[in-house]
Amino acid sequence: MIVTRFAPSPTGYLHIGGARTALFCLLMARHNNGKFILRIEDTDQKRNTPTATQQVMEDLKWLGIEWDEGPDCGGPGAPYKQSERLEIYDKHINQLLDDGKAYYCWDTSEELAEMRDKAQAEKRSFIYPRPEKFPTREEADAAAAEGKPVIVRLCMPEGDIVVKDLVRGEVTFQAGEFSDFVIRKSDGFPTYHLACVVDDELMGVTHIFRGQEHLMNTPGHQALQDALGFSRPTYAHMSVTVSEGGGKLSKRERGKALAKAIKADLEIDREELAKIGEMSIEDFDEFLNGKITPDAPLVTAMAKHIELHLPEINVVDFKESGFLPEAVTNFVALLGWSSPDGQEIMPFEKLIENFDPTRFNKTNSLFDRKKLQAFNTEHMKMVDSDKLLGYFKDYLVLNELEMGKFDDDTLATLLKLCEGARNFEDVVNKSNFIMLKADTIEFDPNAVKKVLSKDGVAEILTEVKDRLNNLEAWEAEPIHKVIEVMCEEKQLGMGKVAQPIRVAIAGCMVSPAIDATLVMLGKDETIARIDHAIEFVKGL
RNA sequence: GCCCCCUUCGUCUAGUCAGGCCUAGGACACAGGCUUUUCAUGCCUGCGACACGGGUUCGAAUCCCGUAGGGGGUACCA
Repeated sequence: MIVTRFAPSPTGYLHIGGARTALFCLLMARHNNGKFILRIEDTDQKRNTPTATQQVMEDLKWLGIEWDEGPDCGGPGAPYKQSERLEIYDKHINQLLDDGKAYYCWDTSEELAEMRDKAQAEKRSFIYPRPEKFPTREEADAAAAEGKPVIVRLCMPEGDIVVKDLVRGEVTFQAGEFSDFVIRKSDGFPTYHLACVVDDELMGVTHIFRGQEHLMNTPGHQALQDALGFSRPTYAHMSVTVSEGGGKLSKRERGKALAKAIKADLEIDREELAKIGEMSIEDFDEFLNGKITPDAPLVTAMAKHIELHLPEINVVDFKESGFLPEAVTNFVALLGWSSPDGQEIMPFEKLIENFDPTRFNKTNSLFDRKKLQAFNTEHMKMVDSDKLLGYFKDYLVLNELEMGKFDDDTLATLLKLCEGARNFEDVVNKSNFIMLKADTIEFDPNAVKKVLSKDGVAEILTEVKDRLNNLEAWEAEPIHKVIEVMCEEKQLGMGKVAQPIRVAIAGCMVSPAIDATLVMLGKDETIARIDHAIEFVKGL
């Protein structure tokens, strides 16, 4: 059976690159009726953040990426948090030690740095000088008692190492390039390398899909597998998604964009913004100079305050921007991978059906938000209306929008009226008319200039109001008929009548179709708004 | 510095492993047009690429070598 795994370290929100890796692992498992495992790699105590695991799981679920085994649901390979598996790792490390395949050492970081500098000065790779005779356990214990940083290193083998990779073919690493690397840190925790290799074996992982940044680790992992008598999984080192400035898509991207915008705008009240970012004014300056980065939600809050649109990096950012998970997964799947049939827009099931691990490409890709928008537009039309309503409500709640107070029927109608919208942000913008009050509508200056200030608008509005007032059945068709008839009689284009109505009831030039909008508003509200607009026009 | 990977329209890519079917196909973006009561949607047209230099071959986007550019790694991070 094919078993894949996604193994994030809980250092913050799940970012889009991680989501892509997770997606491919899931696709591989589902396409082959295999198993997909979620494992938390929390062996670095300094970097872990307490809520990250929960957040990552939530983000994966939102995307529709569900695991068969994991920290929340357990499974035959439990536990699925590496910090809870320390004894297992120790057992394997001790075995390597006993077999003479690993050894203790306790160089200080200064000593190590010196050796590295020397290697670089001599224009060669740094190779840790393996001692002729390995220290005994007693000697290591004694050193530790003296406060020395005692660690364990694995003996790397002699010859060339070939990594067979689904994406890159056979990659050969020359003998003599390998340094004995650390498998247990001085705090007693295993390194990522050891924990990862042991867990993949014990959990029966058959296929490892990961970013190309791990390619250089693989010879070491293979050496570990050989030393421990493990089987060799199939590797695929995928291309990565890079940011527009070049380089890996990083979590700091949003902070950087925000700092840049703040620095560019001298009008901004920095003190107030620092308060929103929960920082002292000194820290705020540090932040602007790129020295520190506040937590993601604070960055978002500050950006919102100055009405800045930040590039989406974390999965939650996309959720907050009003994208559909189906669109995000579909789009991200097409970064570095292509469907055998050439199809691009696909529902999740089709992604699974079409998945083929031989169709990864080798080149890094840039994230194109505009194309995501196009995908989102398609998926808005594809998902069924109940599901869409659910997503819409989540979006409204997440953004704390007042529109969320409306009942399901109203929201569903709004969604229907806004068919063709690119994302939920568009839906909200277009639906703004429903949030207004007849006597407090403020008219968009641009709309005033282009529509309300034109000659004869007051007369047109008065006329159409009277005609609407006389209408018995307040439904789309008769309303449409009223406007149509009036246009014919007055020899006017539809726009000449419909646009003033639109501005009158929405305050701006954007709204859904006029007849449907009026139906939603109801007769009284419509008349009241038109009256208000007539007063306004007369006052111009 | 050292090691590894990559290079097709502005962007994502097909085609490269098995050289001719490629005067290089699609998608997004962009420009123009049509539809439309607004914004969108929808439809049509256009623009637009094999990084460079050498080979191999009857024939190269495809194979080989070199150059340049980009990315990654070089931790007691993962």
